[in-house]
Amino acid sequence: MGIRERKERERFQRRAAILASARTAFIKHGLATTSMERIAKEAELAKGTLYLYFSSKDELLMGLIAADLEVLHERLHNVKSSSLPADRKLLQAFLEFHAFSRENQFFFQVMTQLNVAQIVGGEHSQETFDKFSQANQTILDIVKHIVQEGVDTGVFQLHASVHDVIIQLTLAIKGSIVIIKNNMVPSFWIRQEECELLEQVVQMLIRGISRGPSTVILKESSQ
Amino acid sequence: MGIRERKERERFQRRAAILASARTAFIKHGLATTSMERIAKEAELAKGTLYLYFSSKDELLMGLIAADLEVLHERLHNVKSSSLPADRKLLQAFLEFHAFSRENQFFFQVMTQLNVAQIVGGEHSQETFDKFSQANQTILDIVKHIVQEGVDTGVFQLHASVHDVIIQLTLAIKGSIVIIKNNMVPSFWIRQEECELLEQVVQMLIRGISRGPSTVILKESSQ
DNA sequence: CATAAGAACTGACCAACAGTCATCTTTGTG
DNA sequence: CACAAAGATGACTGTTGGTCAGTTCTTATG
Repeated sequence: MGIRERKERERFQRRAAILASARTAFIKHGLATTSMERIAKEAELAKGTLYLYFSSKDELLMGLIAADLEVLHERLHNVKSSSLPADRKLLQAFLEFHAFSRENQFFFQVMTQLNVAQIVGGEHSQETFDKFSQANQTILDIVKHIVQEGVDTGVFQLHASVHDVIIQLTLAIKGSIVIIKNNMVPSFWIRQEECELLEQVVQMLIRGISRGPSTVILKESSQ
Repeated sequence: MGIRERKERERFQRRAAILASARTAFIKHGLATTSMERIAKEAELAKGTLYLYFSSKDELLMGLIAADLEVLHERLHNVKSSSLPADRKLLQAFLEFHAFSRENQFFFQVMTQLNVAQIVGGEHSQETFDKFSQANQTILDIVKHIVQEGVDTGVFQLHASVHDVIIQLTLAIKGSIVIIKNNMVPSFWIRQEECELLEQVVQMLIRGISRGPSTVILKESSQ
């Protein structure tokens, strides 16, 4: 009989249900003020039960953003497959990244709570971390693909290896978003629309790897 | 008599002593695992006493990094006064920023714990926040000065107002450092030396605001 | 110097939280 | 049905940030 399979499926579903409840709880009460107890109540379970599915709060949080990452991955894949020139593609990819950060308010807040290195170290169910790691890698690969394309078509001219450059790009963008989303900077610094601000950061970076006096990006770029 | 003055001085000294003890405790036991109790013990005071000088742990942390910021400010001021061309100056300024981050390990870790907006909101002793805010502002002004100089001498060509651009620059660099210092990214992403990596991010950004095919920065830049 | 006013300090105490585990409940099997 | 295994529970533990009634030290005054 498929009892083993059914159990496995049920386990997976419950896991997903817990994540969904966690998300709901976070939206209701905010990230900082949502305890495991609250999440449990939202999921109509006891607190202890959560720990049968996640070895710690951190792992639960990571489970949340791992799921989000897969959504992002799909979106980026579409950008990659489009027929834009590489620099436009790259811009588009990072704008997608930013759009994603708007719809997943918690993603970048959770990120600040997580010490990735520490989670990798512990003997958590590898599953969660693998998924997270995998998603991260796939996304990076997409960026790499786009940059490589730009190099091949002569749009980009790099001053370091492709790998290094995409790490640098990703770091700068992710970092900017993290800072903004977590109010790590006096609010009066930020006079521009968040969206416009980030777009200009991306453009600055792209110009930094573009060959020649430049491309579409110098002109008005929105719309 | 100068009793009032002496009291005030003593109060200030004690405050400073607490901050020093906090720093020692953090270095001894790490940021995450240092409680107020520990700091108190290190300072040879009772926990309650700390709260006579800082309204919360957050404010104490902010006090720590506010002091650090003043050191940074001084260093940046030297760069500003140097006679380098603007792009080199800007590079130098951000490298100084990074060097600072190495010597003040906690600065960027503390930053992720602080919700600046929240601290501003509360009725904490305005003093701490003012100092923090002030230091931030001064630093920003230095960057502004350098960028403006670059514009005036034709080295830079901006695609937005000077104010917007310096915010963007600062955001990207600060963000990159925050991400690295807090392990917010799988460690195997980072293959480069941290220092080299950040330098290249900065260079990418600077190229992004530079006019023409470019300057010193394209060549080997260290040393 | 004696003493009162009050500033500075203390540590037992509280509430909130992540995480544990002995116990109970449900499910599958022979 | 009996009984074992898996699943779920919530009272409990240990730790933390923060409070506050009470103690000790400092200063002003008669």
